[in-house]
Amino acid sequence: MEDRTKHKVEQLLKSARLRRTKARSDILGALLEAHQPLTREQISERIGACAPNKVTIYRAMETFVAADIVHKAFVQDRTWYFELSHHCTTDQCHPHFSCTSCGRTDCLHELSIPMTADSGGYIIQHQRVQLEGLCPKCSKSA
Amino acid sequence: MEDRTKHKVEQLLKSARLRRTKARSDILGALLEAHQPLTREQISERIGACAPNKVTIYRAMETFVAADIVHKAFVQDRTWYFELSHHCTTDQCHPHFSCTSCGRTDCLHELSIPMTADSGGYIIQHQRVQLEGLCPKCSKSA
DNA sequence: TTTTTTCTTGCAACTCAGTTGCATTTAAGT
DNA sequence: ACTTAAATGCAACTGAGTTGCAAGAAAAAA
Ligand SMILES: [Zn+2]
Ligand SMILES: [Zn+2]
Ligand SMILES: [Zn+2]
Ligand SMILES: [Zn+2]
Repeated sequence: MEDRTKHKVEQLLKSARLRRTKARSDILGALLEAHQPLTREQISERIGACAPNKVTIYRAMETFVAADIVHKAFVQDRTWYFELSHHCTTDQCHPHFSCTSCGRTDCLHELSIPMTADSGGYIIQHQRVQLEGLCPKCSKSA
Repeated sequence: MEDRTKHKVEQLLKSARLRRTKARSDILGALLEAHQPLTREQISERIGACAPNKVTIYRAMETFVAADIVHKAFVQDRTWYFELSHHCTTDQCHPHFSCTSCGRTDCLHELSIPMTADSGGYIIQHQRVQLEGLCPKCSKSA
């Protein structure tokens, strides 16, 4: 893990008032350096041989989500993808696009969806937008 | 199952060129009369004692989704909710709102989300919008 | 620093929605 | 009625995520 990453991780944990442990640092480090949403298993793989137990990772994610430093971004094949929430506000997250051809999923940070459903009395606290179709690469080669 | 429902079910299967079987009719009937997304288990409950095997229901849903007469609306607690797709076009579906207080999920048929992501070369074939927050009832009593 | 308290971790066993293989039944075309 | 391709039921399986509990590690107190 790079020094810059290490520093950011420390800051994240400190500002969230969470205990600094090796497991949590490694997990946040993996997410920081990935620059994309990861499954629990992908987190393990990125940390490598000394990765924490899967239960520990799931419980860490739960803690991080409660502290609002991690989002459950989307579900694919019954498994959750997690990502750092530093690119979203609490209620306004970015859409995720999954390519039906090559299978990869991109974060569309630049695309924002206007949310105005309070008309009917609904109070939106969080939005999750999942888009499916062809990514730029696959739509060109088609 | 009401006569009207029976008739609609027959039409749905015929227009999709699918074999008319008791299992499929019962499943579509349940979805038609529910007027809301249902899980596999809820479908079984609504059909009752003589409901088809759960495997049959899952396989029927797969067939219906391929034939585009049913949508996988959203996931909640790792289980899929299915609904008839007669209120959506293929690429433009309606958002679903889950109340974090009372737990119920509503279809927001009237709310449409403008989708203009093709800017970056993405071709959107389907959208799934999940909203979370307080429903009208819960936001009033809060 | 040492002690005490509180939170975190690992392990094993479990849960449960959804899937797979295969034998049997049923719808539809002849 | 006969044939064929598709649909169904059952049992066994899969795999992401959870739970209980004992052991270990941070932070707080002494
Ligand atoms: Zn692609
Ligand atoms: Zn993202
Ligand atoms: Zn509510
Ligand atoms: Zn709906």
